[in-house]
Amino acid sequence: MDKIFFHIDVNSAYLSWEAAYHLSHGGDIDYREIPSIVGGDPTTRHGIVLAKSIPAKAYGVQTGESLYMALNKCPDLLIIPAHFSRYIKASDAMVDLIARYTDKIQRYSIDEVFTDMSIYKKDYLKVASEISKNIKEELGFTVNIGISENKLLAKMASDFSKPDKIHTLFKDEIESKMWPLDIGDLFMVGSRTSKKLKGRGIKTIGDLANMDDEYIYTWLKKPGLQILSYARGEEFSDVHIEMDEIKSIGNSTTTPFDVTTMEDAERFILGLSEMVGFRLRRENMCAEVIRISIKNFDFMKKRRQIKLNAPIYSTTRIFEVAMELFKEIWGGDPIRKFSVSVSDLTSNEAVQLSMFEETYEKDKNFDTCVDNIRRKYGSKEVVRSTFLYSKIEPVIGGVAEDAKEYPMMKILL
DNA sequence: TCTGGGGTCCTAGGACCC
DNA sequence: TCTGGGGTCCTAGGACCC
Repeated sequence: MDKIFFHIDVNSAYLSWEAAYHLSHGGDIDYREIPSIVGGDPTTRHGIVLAKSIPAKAYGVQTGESLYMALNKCPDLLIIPAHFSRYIKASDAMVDLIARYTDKIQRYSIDEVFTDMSIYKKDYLKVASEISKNIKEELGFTVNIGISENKLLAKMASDFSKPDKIHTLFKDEIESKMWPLDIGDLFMVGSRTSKKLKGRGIKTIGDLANMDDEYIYTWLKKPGLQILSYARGEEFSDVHIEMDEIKSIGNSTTTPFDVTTMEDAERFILGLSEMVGFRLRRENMCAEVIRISIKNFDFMKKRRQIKLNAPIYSTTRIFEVAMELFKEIWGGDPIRKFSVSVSDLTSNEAVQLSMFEETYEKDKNFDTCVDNIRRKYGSKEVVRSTFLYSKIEPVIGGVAEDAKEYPMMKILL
């Protein structure tokens, strides 16, 4: 056996972190032991289940479904509002703890990490239980640890039975432990692909593993070959310690009411552009592609993007381009969600040199000034006048102000 | 009171060039 | 007056992840 990887996954992350926080602040009930969820606020149309306790799961409550449906299944459900800055702290604390054992850590998402534990060839099980015990005792929440010789199998293993468990899934265990599982349990097989595969009789991971490569490629192209090798347990990537470059930055919001006027649409798009621009400048990046997406009252999606001749980074420019695109796609139907994002990012140093135009210079100084104030005193301190008498937030988007930008995940592990 | 927000990657089709 | 094919860039849309 060449290498050993761990995949460490927080059990019901947001809910566990709320429970740990509550208990450590004098609370007397453990949310994990009653039917409870972390969820959004339905009055602003953010009402979905973000995380659920195991007792809530027993009622059939599912992550991603509306609170309305969840409450139908379990009327006594306790609903806890989300506090993202707490989750970032909890996640950081967990990574610090794991760093006692290795510096080969890849943060895969807020509640998952991969580690290369090849140095613990002899006693990986002991190390795993030590990490799991330390997290429980010091931080107050539990994790699942999956162990294997590649990251894919480690990730599949951590998903077996929960909570607070350690599982191995080495190559010689694939046939017995992974192949009998439902095809939908395989990494990268979502609901659409699962349905497609089952339509042709491929019901388990083992069924897929034994299919013919040509047949799968002709049918499902590149993603098909990807899941085929996953089904066979083939995956070769290393833990990447260094952060990958960011490919895009975007913010979106579901509006508290259906938007029907150009004035309100403008405010939402400006608020989102403010956050996107702020994050872009914080990374010292600029963008060549600007995109707007909207979802209307009956959930139809539309999007439009444009590649510019020159990269930009000012809020005003992002907003102007986004508005042009918006006007091209909006037919006047009521809107419930806006999103503004930028991609084709490059370092802004080269651009600054070529920036001789006066408006750019002005925009830059203005943005820098506003960014500094917002970083120091918060995003509410400087507000464009258009927001003064509206109920719309002047800066819209969910990335915490002090958070570092780090890429969340890749298709390939 | 029904349905979030942050991402990455892939494909298909059209435009354009040689 | 036609016909062709490869390569690249761009956009829209969709699938998946947490």
